[in-house]
Amino acid sequence: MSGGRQREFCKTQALDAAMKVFWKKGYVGASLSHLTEAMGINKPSLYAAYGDKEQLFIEAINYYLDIYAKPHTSHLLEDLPLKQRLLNYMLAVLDGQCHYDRPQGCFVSLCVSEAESGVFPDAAAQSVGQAKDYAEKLLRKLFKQETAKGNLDSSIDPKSLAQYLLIILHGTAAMARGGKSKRDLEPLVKMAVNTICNEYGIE
Amino acid sequence: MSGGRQREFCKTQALDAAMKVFWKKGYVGASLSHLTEAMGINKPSLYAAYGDKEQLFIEAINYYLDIYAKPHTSHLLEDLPLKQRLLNYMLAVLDGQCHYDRPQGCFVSLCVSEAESGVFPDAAAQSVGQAKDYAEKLLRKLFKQETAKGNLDSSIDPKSLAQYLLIILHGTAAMARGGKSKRDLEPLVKMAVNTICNEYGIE
DNA sequence: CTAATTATGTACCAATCAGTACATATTGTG
DNA sequence: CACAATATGTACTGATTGGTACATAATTAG
Repeated sequence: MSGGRQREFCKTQALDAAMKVFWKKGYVGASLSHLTEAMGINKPSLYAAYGDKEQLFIEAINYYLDIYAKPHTSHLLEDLPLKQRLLNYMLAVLDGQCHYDRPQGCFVSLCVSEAESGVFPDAAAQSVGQAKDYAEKLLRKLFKQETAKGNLDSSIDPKSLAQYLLIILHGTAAMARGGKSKRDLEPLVKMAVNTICNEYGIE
Repeated sequence: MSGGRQREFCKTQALDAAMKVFWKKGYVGASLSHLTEAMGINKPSLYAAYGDKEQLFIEAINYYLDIYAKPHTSHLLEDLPLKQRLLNYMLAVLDGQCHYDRPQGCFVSLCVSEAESGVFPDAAAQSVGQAKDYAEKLLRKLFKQETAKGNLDSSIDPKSLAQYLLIILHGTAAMARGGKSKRDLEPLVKMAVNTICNEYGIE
């Protein structure tokens, strides 16, 4: 392969900036002007590197999952009682929702809401759908395994428990987006995990 | 005052249609073409009757509060045990989030998220801010009164309890927006109310 | 060196956005 | 009836949208 002029920006760094614009402004609210300004490049460079706005968005949501969401799941697999692992996971997600130097709330939660508005092109909507399912599938799988290990009573429905935790996380995401601080929300998350674990006999 | 040609549409009915377009598509996603088509009028009629897009939005959010949100609060004042009143209120709100012939989720919750994106004009952002505070203030006031009546232990912080319930409601709103059914969510809301009431000794 | 290849920057495109001018139609008042 | 006042429909405005043509700059292969 022959050479050519070298790219003058870091593709990952620019993607991080683009993702934060989408996170802050949504898909329709993020204009190419906003994106290129935040990424520090101009439009032809963007189109050459990523394709178009939709493909950039898809890369952005995958990048968010890999860098900002999936790392939290490591808390679920540590060598600790299930209750403690759940609490650590929930608090880690909450911390990400309330981080001072990032848009507040959860990017996926916002995308799901916007996807329902019908403004997304097909491929983008499909990516959002996959991202939406990620956490629920992960938690359901975990709870099935914990049931097999005897850490969870077999009368407990993994699906219900997973959805219950997701209600809490989507709820804190919305509250954080609306301006509530981590200081406000943290004790409420602890309370939620405590009560549900007591109810279900999770130790 | 002298007469003039009569308006050929019902202002409230058109406002209801406009509000549902905003609810479905968001403020930026709702173009004047979408709005006028759903309202069954054309642009000059819209501008003559409501002012501009921003004022129409402000009327829409107030209309939503009056017609779709505030009626639920009557459940909080009935002659029933506090626990039962809270449950009835939460289930009524959930029902509104999952209604088949309306956009799913909570309009206010969506507006709060979009407001944080900075795309709202000033007056619209201010209206959203007021709508956001409505439920929390209402619940805090209720819990203070219930404490005075002896239905709530004085060690319980009204603010925390109100925010806890709001986390649940914003959470179910996001889940409903993402496609979860009332059948899925209802038992989880019941569980949430049950556990928090047990924890706080609310009967 | 030259040629091929890739990136950048300017300047543009058609489509859509929110909003409006103006002619026409309809009403109440005198 | 005539006149003032309000509503409607068409056709437009300037600005912004996502996207691109094209000239220029930088790099590697030969």
